[in-house]
Amino acid sequence: MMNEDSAPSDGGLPIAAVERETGIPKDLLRMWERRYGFPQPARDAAGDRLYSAEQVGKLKQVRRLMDLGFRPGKLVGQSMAQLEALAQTHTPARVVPDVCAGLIDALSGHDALAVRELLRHRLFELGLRHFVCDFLAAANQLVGEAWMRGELRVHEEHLYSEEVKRVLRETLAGIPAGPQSPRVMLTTCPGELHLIGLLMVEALLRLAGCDAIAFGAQMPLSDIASAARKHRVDVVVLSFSAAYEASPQADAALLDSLLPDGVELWLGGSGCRGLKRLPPRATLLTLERLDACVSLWRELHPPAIAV
Amino acid sequence: MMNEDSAPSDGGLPIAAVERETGIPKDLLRMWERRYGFPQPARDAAGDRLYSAEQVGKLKQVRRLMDLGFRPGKLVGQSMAQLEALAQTHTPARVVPDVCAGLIDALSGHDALAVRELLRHRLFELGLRHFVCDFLAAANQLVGEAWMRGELRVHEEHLYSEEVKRVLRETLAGIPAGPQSPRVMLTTCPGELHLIGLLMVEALLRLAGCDAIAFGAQMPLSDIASAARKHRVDVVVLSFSAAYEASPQADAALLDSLLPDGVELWLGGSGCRGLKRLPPRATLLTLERLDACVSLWRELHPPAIAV
DNA sequence: TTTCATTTTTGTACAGGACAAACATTTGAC
DNA sequence: GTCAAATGTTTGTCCTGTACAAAAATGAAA
Repeated sequence: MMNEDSAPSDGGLPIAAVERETGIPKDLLRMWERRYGFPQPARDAAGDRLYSAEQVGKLKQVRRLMDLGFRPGKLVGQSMAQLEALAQTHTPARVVPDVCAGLIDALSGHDALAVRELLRHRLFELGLRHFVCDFLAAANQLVGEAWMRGELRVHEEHLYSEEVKRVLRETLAGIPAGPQSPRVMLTTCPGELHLIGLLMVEALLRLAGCDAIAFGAQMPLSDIASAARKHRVDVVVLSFSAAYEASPQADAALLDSLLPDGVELWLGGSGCRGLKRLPPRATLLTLERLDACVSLWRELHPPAIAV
Repeated sequence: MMNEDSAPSDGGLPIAAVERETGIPKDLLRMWERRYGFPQPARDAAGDRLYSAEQVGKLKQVRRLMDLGFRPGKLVGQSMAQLEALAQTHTPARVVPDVCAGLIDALSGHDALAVRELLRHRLFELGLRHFVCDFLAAANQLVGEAWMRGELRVHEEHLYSEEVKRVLRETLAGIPAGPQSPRVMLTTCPGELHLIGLLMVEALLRLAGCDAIAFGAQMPLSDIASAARKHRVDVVVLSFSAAYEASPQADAALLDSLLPDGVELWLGGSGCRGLKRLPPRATLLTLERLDACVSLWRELHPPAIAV
């Protein structure tokens, strides 16, 4: 165990380590070797596979491209350079916004304090709304892409999200949930662990004076429905990251049948870009559109005279 | 995927689901079946294994006992009742502390607000120190055990930790890092995602007036060392949960060689209970002992007159 | 265009054999 | 009697090769 982790300097990584590194199951690694001839790892004295760093790198690249929709059969045959070119082509060549300058550096320096200070500085400079809509939106994408490209490691991506959550939470603690309608409940579906998007929406809703109630992540759909009923919310906000495994579509459809009448469903996050055939009560949310959504809701639901 | 998770009502769980549920690798499940005759799952039309709920339950119980040091050969032959008796004997028969009353109920009700309010109420009632040392310590163990026993589901356990983190962070935001020595840096090793323990220690350190710097989770050891140097910390605190896969022992040994002279290493969390042969600079930390550790450090390091 | 059926690709499961690391036990020296 | 080395067992992981079903692509018909 020690050997495996601390001495990748030797011949190579055993198959279990490669599974952890790349997320590709052992069985599948062996299958690819037989079917495509790649990877073709060296063997140790006992005949066990030892994957070289290059092979692991290519495997990671292949997996990244598979996440983009490519099939393995088309990928494994290509050289690393070709794969990188492919990745280039299919990664929207975005200009790094000025606001994000220094972020990647701070992250790869593993300096939590520097990251936090950078975030706080931007927050102070831009104000909460622009911090969320301009800075964080760009930064999330930047970090996500860097991670996909293999330029950031897990713990660096983790550092980013931890610090963003920390700063957002600290800030939110200072803005109490407003008394105004609509009353909004925020959560994610089971399997969806990413909370940043949710916190961003929460911040904007608070700024708009809404009565935003943040539930944690991963609520079973039936519980979302019952909580919506119990807390008499007007809107349920769900966030789906790009990494969400299940189908936001299916979740929306199921929730549609579970939620009480009159409750709206707002779906946000990169995981539900381009969704179609949503139930009528569901709306796609973007950060830009959020204020408009709230205004629209208020127009359609004028405060009752009595009550 | 959907089927697998949402319809455990049918014949049983496939082997991959059992691996996830129990943490026992597929290969090992098949090996046990061959060697010990347990578990002997049913088969579906295609000949694939389908494990019954009872089998999965027994597997979980076996794994729990293995974590306590038993060997599988002695366990698999026994009946569930015998296993439970064994577990009883070797689980310090803890009474559910009064402070934790209602927590499990709130969690299984999936009511994030109720959980949060319960936590806040306890925090207010007990004060931060007792909240951390008495309530959270007990609650963590309670939740951990309930999860091991299969009484809580992933998202319920997740709800707990999210809410605890939220409350602790909100509270910590109100207590700035003290100016006093020692200057302490908090983090976890790569692979260790659990942050609650770290936040608890951070809270106690802040109360003691220490200059506690919380880094996020998962710092590579070499980065810990360089950050310690850069920030001139006096003490590095590492937290290991019981779920930590690698060896805290090895981590400590490696860090020992990397850290600058004079920097102490405090190790805490259930993952390092009963560690032996630690390097001399390493100390085992418990919540109870923390204040004593700080005082001891201060005695041994009287503030310099100049500087 | 959309919808359905067919073929290809891809992932996961199986069996049974081998071996080495972890653990337990015995033996021998001090 | 205590410690340490040698021996024997138990246990986990990896190997080969095969089979099959779910998913994706393709092509035909509406």
